[in-house]
Amino acid sequence: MQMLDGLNGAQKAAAGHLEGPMMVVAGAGSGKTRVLTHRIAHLIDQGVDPFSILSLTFTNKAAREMKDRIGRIVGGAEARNIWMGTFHSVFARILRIESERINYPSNFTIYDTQDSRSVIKDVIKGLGLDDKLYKPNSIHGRISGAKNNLIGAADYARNPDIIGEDQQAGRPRIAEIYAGYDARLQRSGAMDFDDLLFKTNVLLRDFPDLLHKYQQKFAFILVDEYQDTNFAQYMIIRQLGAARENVCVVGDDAQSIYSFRGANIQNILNFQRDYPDCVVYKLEQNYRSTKNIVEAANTVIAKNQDQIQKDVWTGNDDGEKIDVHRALSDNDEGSFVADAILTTRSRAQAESKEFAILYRTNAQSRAFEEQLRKRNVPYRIYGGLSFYQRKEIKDLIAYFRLVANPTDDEGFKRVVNYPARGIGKTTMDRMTVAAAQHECALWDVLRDPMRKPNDLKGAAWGKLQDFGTMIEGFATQLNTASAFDIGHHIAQHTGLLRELHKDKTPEGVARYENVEELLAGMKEFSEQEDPANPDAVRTLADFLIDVALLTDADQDDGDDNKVSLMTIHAAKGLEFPYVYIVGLEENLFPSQMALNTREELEEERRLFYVALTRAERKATLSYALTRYRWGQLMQNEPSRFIEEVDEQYLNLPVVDARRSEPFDFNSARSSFYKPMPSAKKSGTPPRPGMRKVSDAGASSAAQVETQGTGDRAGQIEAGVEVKHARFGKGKVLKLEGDPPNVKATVFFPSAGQKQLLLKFAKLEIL
DNA sequence: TGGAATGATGTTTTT
DNA sequence: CATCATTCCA
Repeated sequence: MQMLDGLNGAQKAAAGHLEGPMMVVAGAGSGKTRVLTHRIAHLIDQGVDPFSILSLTFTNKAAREMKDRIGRIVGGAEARNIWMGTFHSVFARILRIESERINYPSNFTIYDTQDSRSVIKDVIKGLGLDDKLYKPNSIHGRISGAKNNLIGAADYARNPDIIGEDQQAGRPRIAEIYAGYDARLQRSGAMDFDDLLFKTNVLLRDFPDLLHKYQQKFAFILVDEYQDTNFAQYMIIRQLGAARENVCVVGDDAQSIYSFRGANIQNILNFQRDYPDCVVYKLEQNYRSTKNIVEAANTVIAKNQDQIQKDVWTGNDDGEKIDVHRALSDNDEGSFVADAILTTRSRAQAESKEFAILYRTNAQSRAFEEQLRKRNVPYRIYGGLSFYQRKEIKDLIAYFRLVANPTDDEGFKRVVNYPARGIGKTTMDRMTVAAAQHECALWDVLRDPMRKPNDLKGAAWGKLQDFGTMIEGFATQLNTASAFDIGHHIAQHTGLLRELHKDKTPEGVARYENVEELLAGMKEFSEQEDPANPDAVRTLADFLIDVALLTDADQDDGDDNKVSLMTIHAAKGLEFPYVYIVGLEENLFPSQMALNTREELEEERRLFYVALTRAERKATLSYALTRYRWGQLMQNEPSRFIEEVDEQYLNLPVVDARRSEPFDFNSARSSFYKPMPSAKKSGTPPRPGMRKVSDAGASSAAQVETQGTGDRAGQIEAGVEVKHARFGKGKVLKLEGDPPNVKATVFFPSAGQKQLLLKFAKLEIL
């Protein structure tokens, strides 16, 4: 049993489990990845064919790391053959093989969120609906939610509950948009992210021979981060696992943080119901963090109602208490953290890569970025706009997509006139109309003389034909050339490289270099072999599947010694010796959007739990009293989560947030800390975070001039003298409306009477 | 047709 | 404040 050496009792039992359903409930830092890797290694050691093991992870990076680790135990050749990846990437691959069953080309395009939104926008316009009411963003969310619950467009339209909800919301025609959107995707030979799961389910549901085939193929199934699977994913597992029941899921309900994406903790409970024989293993010993951190995290998560009882403990040292720091502003917070990293780095002889700064929203990264740069501390930001989202990269990839699948309308629109080749808006409008008329892709209009719009004149039509011929020319090498060869050829012959080269500004040069980097990545890709198909050339179409599902976190960080900046969501599964959890303010963390129900708040709390348990040696919490948001200065109260940590684990700030002026934690707290309504949204929830005028006193709060956000409307009232950037001094006559849409009528001697929305007008109180 | 200037609009988290 | 989209002008 050497495969199981070095594991503790519980880990060994779980990793040694051979056949039959099993579930591992694993506390943070308890070595669940170790269990997974050792179990797979053990299976292979016992003679299981790696090709018959399906292992699903949450990120590509996790898959890669796990493969590496298994490779180190059983050898790379074996490890390479495991079907290991994210749900999306594994099933995209399978969909490609089986695509003709559902009337898709095997080179179907995977639309990203932007593409989806753009299609939805078009459909809304096409139906003559108001995009103020039917906001593409939220419609997309609605459709995505439906797909994640395996509700197709037709089901959606005939589901009385859903239709009722939509009518209630005054948006009865979402079902039509959904249908139109799906039709457009089909026409373009495209799938969105959710389709990768949805269509896989269709495949397994409608084609018993396929279901049988994959049930036989995947004799062993393992799922990591099971608490974050949604219904569509749950059903795939259930279907594939039904024949042999060799299903192993690993997860921690306390770390479920993706319910906004349809993840459902219920899946853990369902699992036990579906497989009554399932053996449950609990991993409760934490090897990662100090006793202080583990116990602090425990006290916080204990406040959640929904949870599986667990007793996470550690044999590690007590370690240092958790520092809490109060900053005056977001920039101040940035310099505090940067300074603290500098100090710790020299005092504890730590390296930059041992530090992480974790925040709730990507937008918070800036202050830290600036301050770290100032101090020459190397850092890397994860998330935000990734490499693959940059314009120049997306442009080139759009060409690739079009070559692989010319009916990809979004790709077509993106590059038909870039670099400029005189195909303008009017021309494209006419093309679009023709495509809608014939219910076909733009490309089909282009290549079928019967569909040529009458109003397209010779010159414009000629240019379009040239474009089409060029794309077709590239396509001839699609299946023979390597991804790199054809990619390089395309970059050159479309004039894209030349276009970028013209720009000599630093940004322009960077763009050129980015494209070079993409091509270098393609070269590397082309040289690796595909385990499922070792002799085949790795084509552009192969590359596209990978690239569509790659995220920023997947870019290899090499052995870079840098401070990591990322959202807490992105930090899931990672660990760092020193962790700074920043922006711990009411309305930011917990997010303002998550204060409506107990369930939402509990998810925020789990998020905080995840953040805290990333830390190995030392955690630091910080919050800022003021922060720019939407370009406006906002005042904040410290997050309730700080208070939820038992005080014995904390080093409160030197200026004690709980005792001293100007900030009295307790009294501030009691004034706004309201019990949570347990369900249902209640119109506009009472706004927490408002400081009572009486305890503002003459101290810090007053010097932060209100910038006239609705939130601060309490201070602006009738009779007050104010100053406006453009109109100068004036006097408030009256206020009306509810926050955040308070409207003020103000008389300005210089400009007369004006009506201003406090949200927008920057009024300074005099 | 293309580019620059101006105005609306939006921030949670991600495959 | 930033990005995006639309509009306006050459």
